[in-house]
Amino acid sequence: MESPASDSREAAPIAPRRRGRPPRPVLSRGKITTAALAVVARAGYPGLTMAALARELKTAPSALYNHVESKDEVLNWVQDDVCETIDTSGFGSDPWDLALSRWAYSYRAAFAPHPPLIPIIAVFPVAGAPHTLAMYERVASGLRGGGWPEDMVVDVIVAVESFVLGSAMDVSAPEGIFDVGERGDLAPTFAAAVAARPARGAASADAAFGLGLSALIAGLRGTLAAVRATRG
Amino acid sequence: MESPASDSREAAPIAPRRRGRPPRPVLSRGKITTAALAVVARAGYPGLTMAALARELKTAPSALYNHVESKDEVLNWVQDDVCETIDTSGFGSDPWDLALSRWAYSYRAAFAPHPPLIPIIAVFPVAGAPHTLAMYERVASGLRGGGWPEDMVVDVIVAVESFVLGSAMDVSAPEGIFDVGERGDLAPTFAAAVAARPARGAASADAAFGLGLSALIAGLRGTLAAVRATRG
DNA sequence: CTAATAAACGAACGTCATTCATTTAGGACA
DNA sequence: TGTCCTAAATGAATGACGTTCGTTTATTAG
Repeated sequence: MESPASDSREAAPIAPRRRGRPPRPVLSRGKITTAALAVVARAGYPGLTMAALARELKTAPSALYNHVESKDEVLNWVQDDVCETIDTSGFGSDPWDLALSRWAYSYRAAFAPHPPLIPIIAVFPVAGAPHTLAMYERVASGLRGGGWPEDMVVDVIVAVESFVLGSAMDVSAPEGIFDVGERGDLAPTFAAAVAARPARGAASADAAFGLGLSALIAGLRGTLAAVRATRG
Repeated sequence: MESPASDSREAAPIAPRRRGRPPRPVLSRGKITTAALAVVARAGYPGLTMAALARELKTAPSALYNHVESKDEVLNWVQDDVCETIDTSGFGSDPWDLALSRWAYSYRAAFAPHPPLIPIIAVFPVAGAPHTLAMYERVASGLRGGGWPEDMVVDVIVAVESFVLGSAMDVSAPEGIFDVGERGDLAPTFAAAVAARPARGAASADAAFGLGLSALIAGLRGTLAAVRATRG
């Protein structure tokens, strides 16, 4: 039910007659997260099993369950860790639209190497992910400072984040994902458009992301202007 | 290696001295896909196991493997089936931006009930998904007809699709996903923004999607105007 | 009737995450 | 010092899975 390494609401209400060793955890959330990232770096996500994680930490798989609720919890920890690497430094110094753009690029770059985490972060409650929450706070502050009304801030964040996460999934797509096979005659316009694309591979995903993000943020600029004109 | 029900390159080069029954398949791609959707409707995606699918079809799990490469192939079939339900009727009649908006709404609505398929469609080659390919063809035609240059069509599609799929993931998020827990003091601006949101639950995901899609398409209108002005 | 073949069958197998009863070890208290 | 408490570690076992394999069944052409 509770994870001992990250629990702060155990303030011992009545003088606890506890004997025995004080908690000197050998395994902790931090160590497990780091080990999980090491396994992923070496063997990828298919290689991230509880057995492999235990091996990395030099314990038995079952020993992990003294410190972790489930494998899903490990993934949530990793996800929160990845969020810490996202650059939010633009907010507070740059204009909101520029900062938002930098944030989006950094966000996509952070999650592109971690496709299995993308559906997780999209759905995981922020209350359980402190670094993620801290990131949202910085973004929200930047948007408020840029003039966005309070009741629209979350929607703007969610919209941009949705685009970012959708785009991050694309990065791991195989090279010829849009190559029409033998049925080229069934989709001539699309096939021609695919052939006419200048970029190939990961660069083409980058191009689509750049195009979409520019458009999205330009559109948001217009939305903000309209809202401010209306509301005074 | 090949799935007998969807293979068209087996033209019997030399007169095949084949005796015995001609292929009268009892199980087919269509039946398996329908059964899979039935299982999903009844038991959700966790309930979609090869055993449950076989039970639905009144066979043994191992019998499925005479008609299906793997469970992943089943999921790809289901994904392609879901794509068939997406509305592309706006292209060809309405202006491109309106048609794109209708397509996006329908696309999100189609995949919102199928979260596990979202990472799949984002990455699966179109050559293996005929209905998906047909959809892209209609969208590409509509964009070309709307004046988009050939080499930008795919990027526009990918950008909108990324936003749609990212937003579709949000739909299945739990109700209070943005509720800051006990650590409200660490994220006061964000917490206030969350509290100021007018909508709750699924409606709030809808609001963010609407805001983002409007902005994205408005931005694309601007992009197209700029491109046409530049290129002549 | 016979041969050929797609399909079905059921009993495995291997890989997982997870559980459980038991043991280990180190500090707290007498 | 020695006893006791407790977190941590252990290793075997469990139960879902997806998937494979050797064999049998059913159907039809010759």
